[in-house]
This record gives sequence, C-alpha cells and structure tokens, in this order.
Amino acid sequence: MTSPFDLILRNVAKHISLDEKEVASFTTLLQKVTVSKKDILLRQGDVCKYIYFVNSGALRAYYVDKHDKETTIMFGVADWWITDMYSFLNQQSALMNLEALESSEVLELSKVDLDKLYVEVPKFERFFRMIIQNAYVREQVRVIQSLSMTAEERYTIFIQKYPQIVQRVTQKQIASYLGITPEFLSTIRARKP
Amino acid sequence: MTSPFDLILRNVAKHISLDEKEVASFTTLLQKVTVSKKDILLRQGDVCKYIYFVNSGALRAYYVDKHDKETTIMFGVADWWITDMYSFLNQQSALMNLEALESSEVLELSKVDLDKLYVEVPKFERFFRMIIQNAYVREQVRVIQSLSMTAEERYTIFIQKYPQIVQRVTQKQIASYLGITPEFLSTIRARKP
DNA sequence: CGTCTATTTGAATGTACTCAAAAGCGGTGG
DNA sequence: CCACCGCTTTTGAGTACATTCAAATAGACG
Repeated sequence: MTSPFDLILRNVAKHISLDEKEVASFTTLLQKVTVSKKDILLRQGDVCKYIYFVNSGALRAYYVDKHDKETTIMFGVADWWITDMYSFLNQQSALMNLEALESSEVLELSKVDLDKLYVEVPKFERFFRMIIQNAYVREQVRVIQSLSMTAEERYTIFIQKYPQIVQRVTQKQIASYLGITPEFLSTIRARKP
Repeated sequence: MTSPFDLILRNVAKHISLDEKEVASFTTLLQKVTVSKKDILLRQGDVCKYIYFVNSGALRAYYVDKHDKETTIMFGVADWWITDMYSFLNQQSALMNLEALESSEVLELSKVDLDKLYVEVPKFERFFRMIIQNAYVREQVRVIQSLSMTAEERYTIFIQKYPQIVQRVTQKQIASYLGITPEFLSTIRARKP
C-alpha cells in the first residue's frame, strides 16, 4: 500500500484526475533517489536536469554571492516540489545550490521526460500551471514582505507560516532565508519572549 | 492591419500556434479598455476579475501597508501581462492596487472566460504556464536581489534591465519598487557619476 | 571526549530611515 | 502665456535598523 508514488499521486490529484494509464505514463518517468544529509543535488553554475518532489526529509535551495554570503531561496519538505526553475526551464547555468538538510527521499523527473509528458498527457500542462501559479504568488508575497517589513516582522510571520520547517532547520538557515545575519536573528529572538 | 489584437497575438505566438478558429475563440473573450492616467483598475481588498494585457501606456501594481507606505510590485508596459495573480486565481481580496501611470490601452480577459478558454483551447494551459513560469523566475531573482544586495546595487541592475520603464516612471515609484525611500534613492543617484 | 559548528553577546560601524526644508518641475486656470 | 499650486526631487541632520568583527558559550556528531 505504501509505494513511493502514493504521496505524489495524491499531490497530483489535488489539481487533475488521472486514469490508470495516465498514472502509469507518469510514474514510469519518476526516479526514486535517496540522499544523505549534506548531499548536493544541484550545484550553482551547473545545468539543472530535474525537478524534484520531496517524499520525505528536507532540502534547501540557496544562492551564494561573490562575497560567499548565502541566501536561502526556499526549503522543501515532504509533499513539496523543488528545483531551480530558471535553470530547469532554460537549461542554463543554475542560480542556486540544492542540498539535503537531512537524509531524504525524492522523486526526480527530468526535463526531457516532463516535456514528453506534456505531449502524452496534456493535463500535466494544467497541473504544473497550478503548481507554478501558487509558487509565483508565494514569491510575490515574499517580495512584498522583504521590501516593506522589518526583519523582526518577517521572522514572526515565518515561524507562524512554516512551523514544520522551523523545527528542522538551523537558525543560521532561517536567517539566510530572511536575508539577515545569524547574529541579528539571535538578538531578535532574545528580545521577543 | 493594426487591430487591437496584433500585439497580443504576436505575444501568444511566441509560445503556441493557433489556427484561425482558435484565434477567434481567443479574441472574442478580450475586451479593449482605455484608461486615463491615475485610473484605478483594481483596488486592494476588492476581488480581481481580470488579467490584463497592455497594448500601450504603462501600469503599476502596488501594495499599501498599514502605515500607508507603498511598495511597487511590478510595472506593466506594452506587451506585458499584469494582474493580482493571487486574487485573480483564488477570487479572494486583492493584495495590491493596479493603476494607470499614463493614458493606456489594455485588453482584459476575465477569470470566467479564461477558465472557459482552457477547456475550449487547451493550448492556453501551456501558454499561461509559460507566462507564469517566467514571471515566477523573475520574482525569485528579485527575492534573491532584495535579500542579498544593497539598494545601490539593486538600483543599478534595475536601470540596466528596464531602461524603457525608467524613462516613464517617477523616482518615487522606482524607490518604492526597490523598497527604499525616495530621499534615499536621491542620495544614491547623487553619489553615482 | 574532542572537535567543529551554531548560537549568543557586545562594541563599533554602516546602511537606510525620518523629519524638515528648499528647490525643481509640470499641469492648469485665469 | 505665464503664474501659481501641488507634487517630486534634493539636501542635511539626527536616528534606527542591521552588519561586522570578536570572543565566549553551547550543542551536535563522530
């Protein structure tokens, strides 16, 4: 009953309905991959060949600038899709690194296979449109927040919105998601309770 | 030869090919609307019923916080799509205002009609997936920049990337896009060459 | 246990904001 | 057509938010 595809099929079913044949077309394209803590799934500058669906564990996408400063772009936990969308779509150099924060199980779907899937089962155009629409709205809200709120307000919202992530990642990583230094996050936390 | 649909059809043709019948199905759903400077197409808190394609002129989407501070979310000039995606998709209260910066001509496409169009001409699933993918990538890059760069660096990138917008909007609006005060933008500009 | 990294704390500094006031600019009406 | 009004832009002083650097403490992991 617990196949590695259970979670992803429920995820897909939130937006489109598939018959058995379509389920088969889809799942044959998925490759189950197990990664250990600190494993890198994608390196900044490389071309991103896969989009990943997280079955279990936790991933982090982050950007490293010329001063070696890290900015966390997103976290991925169970039931989330994650990739470097720019690199994946355009097959250009990746803007970000993708690493496992703990031992994780992911399903990878290659660009080539996804392009085939769009032709074979056009419903997936709709599915990924939905997924990306939601991701776009989240990023837009994040832009608004990062431009209009103080770090303290952004931290408060983050811990309310993503309690399941807070438990699993370090403060340093949260700080880099908020765009502040770990030292400053520490002082924010000190003056809260 | 210059119908109000020329530009939008060329925009669509970048991603999908339509036969004559499909062109007709599409264009009948589009309503040409002319707006004057300062007209509001969408008010924060209202439900956004349309997605807009800009034929000419310039629009601005902005968020106003509880302290009446404005943050510009995006500008829309000719050949751009613009809407409050969150409100449009979910038919919930809009996060942002949408106003004309100058007298402009837009084509509006309603949520209801777009949902019909997806059924009648499923290629549009692909088209809007493409449009939104690109918008998502742009927002992600903007998040990275707003979190990892100084205001001066962001300003330099903005004027390089969007010279056609710089010409048409005030510094106050650019400042609110960068998430800084107009006073500070002025000092940044003063110390450049 | 020892080592390595994360977190905390504090002092000095830099980036960006607030408030205020003056100067510039554009549209509008007389 | 020009004078005025309102808004934008500039400039400056004082302040707040957040960083850097340094050092001490606490945790995690082999």
